[in-house]
Amino acid sequence: MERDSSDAGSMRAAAKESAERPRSRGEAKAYFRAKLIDAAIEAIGRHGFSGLSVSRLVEYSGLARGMVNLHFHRKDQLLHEVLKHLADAYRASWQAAIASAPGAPADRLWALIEHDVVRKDHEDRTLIAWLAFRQEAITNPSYRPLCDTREAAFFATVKSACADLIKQDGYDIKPEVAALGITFLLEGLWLDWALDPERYRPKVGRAVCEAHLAAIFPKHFGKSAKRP
Amino acid sequence: MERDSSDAGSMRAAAKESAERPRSRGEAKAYFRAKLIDAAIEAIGRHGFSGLSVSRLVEYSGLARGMVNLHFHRKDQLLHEVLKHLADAYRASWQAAIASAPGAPADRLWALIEHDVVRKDHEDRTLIAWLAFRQEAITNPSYRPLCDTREAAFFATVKSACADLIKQDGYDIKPEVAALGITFLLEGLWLDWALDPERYRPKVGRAVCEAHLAAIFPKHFGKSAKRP
DNA sequence: TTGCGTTTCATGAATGATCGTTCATAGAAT
DNA sequence: ATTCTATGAACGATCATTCATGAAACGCAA
Repeated sequence: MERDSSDAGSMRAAAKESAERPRSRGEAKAYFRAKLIDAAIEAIGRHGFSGLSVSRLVEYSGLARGMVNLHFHRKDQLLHEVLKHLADAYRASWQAAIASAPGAPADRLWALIEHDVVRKDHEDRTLIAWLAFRQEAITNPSYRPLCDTREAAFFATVKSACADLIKQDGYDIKPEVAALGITFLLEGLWLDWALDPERYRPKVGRAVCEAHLAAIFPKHFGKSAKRP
Repeated sequence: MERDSSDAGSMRAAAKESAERPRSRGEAKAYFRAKLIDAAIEAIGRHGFSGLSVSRLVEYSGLARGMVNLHFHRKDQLLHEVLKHLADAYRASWQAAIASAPGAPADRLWALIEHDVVRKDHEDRTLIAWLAFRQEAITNPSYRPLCDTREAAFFATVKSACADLIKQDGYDIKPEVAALGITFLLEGLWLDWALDPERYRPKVGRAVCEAHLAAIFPKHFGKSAKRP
């Protein structure tokens, strides 16, 4: 039923044993919570959502068995905070990508896409865990608000950028439809990456998105309008 | 950790108790195997991949506990045959959709997309289970060949249709890229549907795909070329 | 066809492993 | 001295799987 328990434990433990455990009570709490959340992401990334057990958390975190319930009361709550952690990290990441782009809507849109395509600064396990939560949200709605395909903040940003472009050049498409298209495309891209990271080529991912944008918003992303 | 056990058992059992159990040995075998596979799809659709236990199979199938191991040796093998069942059903379904469309590549392509958008003849649980396997394939590669985003038969069909269109009208896009775009789009569409079936509107899904195609292959799917 | 020995199937109680959680205890920070 | 933290053995529940038992379908002789 379950393959690949392998090395894991000791290896990861050694790799993460860098920072010394804080001595003061307040800092220790944050330190341990973070360590458990990291361990959870690692475990989900390696073994899937169903492969996350308390024993695995112990294995990957190097902490004692009771820590999960001490710091999160129940495993269920740890999971919700893991998701929150992932959602926050992802939001901060794409918002930073947008912020560093020039103000034009086309540039913002492209920055968003480039951010998702190259996945720089993102650990692999993170996206896999993120996708695992998204899948779990199908049968456990309590996860939905944070990892919906149409999660409010992200979708609103894409949609408003699309609306700006449409208003600028009178494209014949509704902002909602344009935004959904882009979102779905990125969704498929992630999944494709996760299923086989070796196979994935940022260049191809970028080409797919570029083709889509160039086709939908030719005046902004077409051959004439050169991209950085 | 786990919500919604509710009615399920009795209700489903009553609903499925239509066909009488065959008396001959050969037919009985097929009958029970099918019943277990159905129960597995139902269970995964309701509770997710991790929610599929032998107890759940017993609950949904109404069969005895030993049946899983009698007919499939191990739960693991049942799962692989469930996936095979889903893959076969999906392939048969989209191939039928293509077969009933006129021979032109644009028509074949649209038939494929319309098929995925409206999801007629597809039970909800089926797609959810299918997505669950796809997610599971990320951490369990043995599932990958059958439910890859770029599964050979499907992707090749899309790609060749794209190649035909490109050759016909000299579009400036590679078949591979065009096919990936369409595939990713459908992938995102499915996930969006699964996350909230109530919210999903075939009309919107269709509009998203139509916009993409019209933009990429304007001569075939643009405003001038009317769709059925 | 009927009767009968053989073979195969269906059942569910029992098993050991693992699940998430609890809690008495020892230790450290305040 | 007091309060909070960390530990891991122990617990009951549930997991997948096994297997002794009884029933049913089968092949064949009469």
